[in-house]
Amino acid sequence: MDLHLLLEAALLSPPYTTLTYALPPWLPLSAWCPGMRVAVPLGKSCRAAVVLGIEPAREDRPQGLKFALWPLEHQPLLDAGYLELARNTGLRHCLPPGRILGTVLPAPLRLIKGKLRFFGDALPRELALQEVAALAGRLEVPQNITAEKHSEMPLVWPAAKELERLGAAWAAGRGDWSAAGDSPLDTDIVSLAQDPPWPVRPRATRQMQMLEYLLAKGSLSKRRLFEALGPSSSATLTLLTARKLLRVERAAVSLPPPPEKSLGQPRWNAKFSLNPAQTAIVEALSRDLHHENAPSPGQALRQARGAAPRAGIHLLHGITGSGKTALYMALAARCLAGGKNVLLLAPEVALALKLQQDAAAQLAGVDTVLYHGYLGLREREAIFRDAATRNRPVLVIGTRSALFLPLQNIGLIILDEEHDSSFKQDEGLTYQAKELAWYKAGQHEALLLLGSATPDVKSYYAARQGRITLHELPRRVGEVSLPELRFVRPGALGPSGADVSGSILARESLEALGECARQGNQAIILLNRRGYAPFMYCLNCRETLRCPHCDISLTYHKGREKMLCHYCGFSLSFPCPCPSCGSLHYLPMGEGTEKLEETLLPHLPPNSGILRLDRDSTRRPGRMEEILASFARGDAAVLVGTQMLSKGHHFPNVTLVVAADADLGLNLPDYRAAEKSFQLILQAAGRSGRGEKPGQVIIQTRDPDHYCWEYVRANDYVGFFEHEIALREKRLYPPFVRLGLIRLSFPADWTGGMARLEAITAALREHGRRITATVLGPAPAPLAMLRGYKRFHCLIKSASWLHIRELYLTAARAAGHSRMRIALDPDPVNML
DNA sequence: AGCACGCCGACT
DNA sequence: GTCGGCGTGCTC
Repeated sequence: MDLHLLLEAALLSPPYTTLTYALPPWLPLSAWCPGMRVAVPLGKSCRAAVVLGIEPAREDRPQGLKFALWPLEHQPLLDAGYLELARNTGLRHCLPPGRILGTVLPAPLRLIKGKLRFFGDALPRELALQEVAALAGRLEVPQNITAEKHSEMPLVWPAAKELERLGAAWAAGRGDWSAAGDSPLDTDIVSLAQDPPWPVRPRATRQMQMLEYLLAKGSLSKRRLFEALGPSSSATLTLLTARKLLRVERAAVSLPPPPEKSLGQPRWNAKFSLNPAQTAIVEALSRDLHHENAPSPGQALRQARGAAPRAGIHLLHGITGSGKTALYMALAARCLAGGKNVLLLAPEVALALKLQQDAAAQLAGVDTVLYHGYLGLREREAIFRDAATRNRPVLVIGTRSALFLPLQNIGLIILDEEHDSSFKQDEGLTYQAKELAWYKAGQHEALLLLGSATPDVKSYYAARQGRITLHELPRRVGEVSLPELRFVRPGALGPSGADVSGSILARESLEALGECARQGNQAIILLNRRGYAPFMYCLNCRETLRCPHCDISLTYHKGREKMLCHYCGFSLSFPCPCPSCGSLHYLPMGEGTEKLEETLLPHLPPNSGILRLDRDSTRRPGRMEEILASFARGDAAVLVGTQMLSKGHHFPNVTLVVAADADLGLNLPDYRAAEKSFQLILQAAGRSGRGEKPGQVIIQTRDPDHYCWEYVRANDYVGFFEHEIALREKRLYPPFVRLGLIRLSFPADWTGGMARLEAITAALREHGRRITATVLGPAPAPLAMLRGYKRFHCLIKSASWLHIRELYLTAARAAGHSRMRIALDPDPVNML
């Protein structure tokens, strides 16, 4: 058999390695090309993979290669730039490109459930990949043909003939790949229709089990639900649906809106009026937007290979309410009018939705697509495919995952609220959307615009250094004054405090809230702890209830009558006997949003109403929008919520914002703690007094002398920046050093784990000494145990990413094929 | 992810 | 003694 050409394919499922296959004789060379998804055999299974390249066989080519089986499409899904992005991202994380592609492609594109279909005379209409593999297996001539094996040889020829016939049909366009998953099991999505507590008999365990499961996991396909709860749960589902506790909906595979007939240029509306400051910035940015010469693919690739991108990178520092959104829209409109695509990214889905509404109102005749991680699988797949092939310019609005759409011809990438830590994915593949956007803008020679009222210290530093162009919008649109700030000490103390009956809200805060409600205004309270109480303290044995898998306290959720682990989802029905002494008497300690709601109510005028917005109250799809809309209508005087509240939403009637525990962030083991607190509070303050009425902000802190508050008080971003950057330089933190976090974990029951950990870190320290990089740790991770795994961190400080990757590889080698899990997080944001 | 192998408990 | 549970390990 002639094997002149080899195919490099990146597996889209574990082990994610890049493997070499022989191009099969039954398909022409032209049927294969880089960026295409293909089916390859692996062991006894078939897998989806992406072709990275097709190369001539070298002399020392490995023997006994298998044939790649079949392409899964006729045109490649991904272009060269996209593959380059996957390779580069993999390199930074010391992961194979398949691992990157396997996480960023929508699930239906990376799994192979389906059939090959052929059309035309005398052909089998459908063929499973396993059958192709079986036919292909018979083509391979055994190395040593024994007498017994010889009898099998005649089979070779019919198999070859059959494959050739099918190959010819494929090459003639008379074949395709049809993915499975159109069964109602996959497309019917089950979700909750009512919040707990549900009107179900307490002994109806199957029903409770299903409801609880959906509450924990969110909406699921029927298949996933039945897999988890057994096929017999079908009857339960029917019952609960009939009682309107659950809803079953066909997953909307709504493709992006069909192109409108109105050709011509996209217009922007007349209400689109910018003030002189905004106009000046749009004009300045537009100059970078319109490259006269569109880059050739070759240029894009050269850029991708590491040359500094020559595209413009801009930072827009505009205070809350200064009209950044209108500016984004104007710029997007110009880019689209020039025939290029625009990516507009927000840190969270809710903000992306809001941007979409703004776009719908302000940009007429523009194709808009929303993309984020909470879309259904089929929907994601449809948008992904559409992005790869579309030619009409489109405005994509989404969260960080939208950067991985295979969109070509991008002219502009905007990251709104660029300081937000949600742009960093912090579990699984820990990528930083900002860096990716930077890289992608370089590839496409696109303009990158980072916008924020409180820019990331690193971004602002880059602007100071002249690596980014800085634009300022220092005034609010209209004549709205900035809110008045007050600092007070929180009310009830923590676990050691005596005053457990009181509220975390200080007397001043309670009075202000009452006054606010009496005047018919609205208030927002921020408390970043959901549930009723973060600790349950046993009055008999003085232990608190802990999660058996994560070893952290369980949070009491009063409404759900449950103790929950906020990290792994473990739950206990409450009340329950204390695991160490059997007692049933507990004292709830500390205060979450649920309890705050309860303790606040008596302090408000009658009929004031309190709404709560946190992950518990928003499990049901659409519930968050309901709550926000209800608050905007004025149904309640107070909205209590976690951080998800501090961003973006505009409520004209809000005149008071209370940050109930502003210290919470300051105590985190993170060099960015002060920066995060500063940003959070300034953002939250921006929620107050955006309408006609002046606003007020109360910050509850036990540490009012912290330098962070000084600048909050003066609303002085630049002052804060100067202070913070000086500290970072002195303490040698980014941007003055590169930081890499090696996450190590092993099953808690593995007795050899600690010894292996020691061996790995010894190797790390030894290597670190040689290349003068600092290796800190191993230290138990802030969550020392999670999901039954013991977790440790090693922090590396070094002048270069190269050294950090080298050190990681040393550690990975020392970990070997043991039960130790190891991963590199370059530039960690959230050390938890 | 998928598929096999291997080692333990409950059945004909 | 065999059936079948799922823990562990490998895949060009």
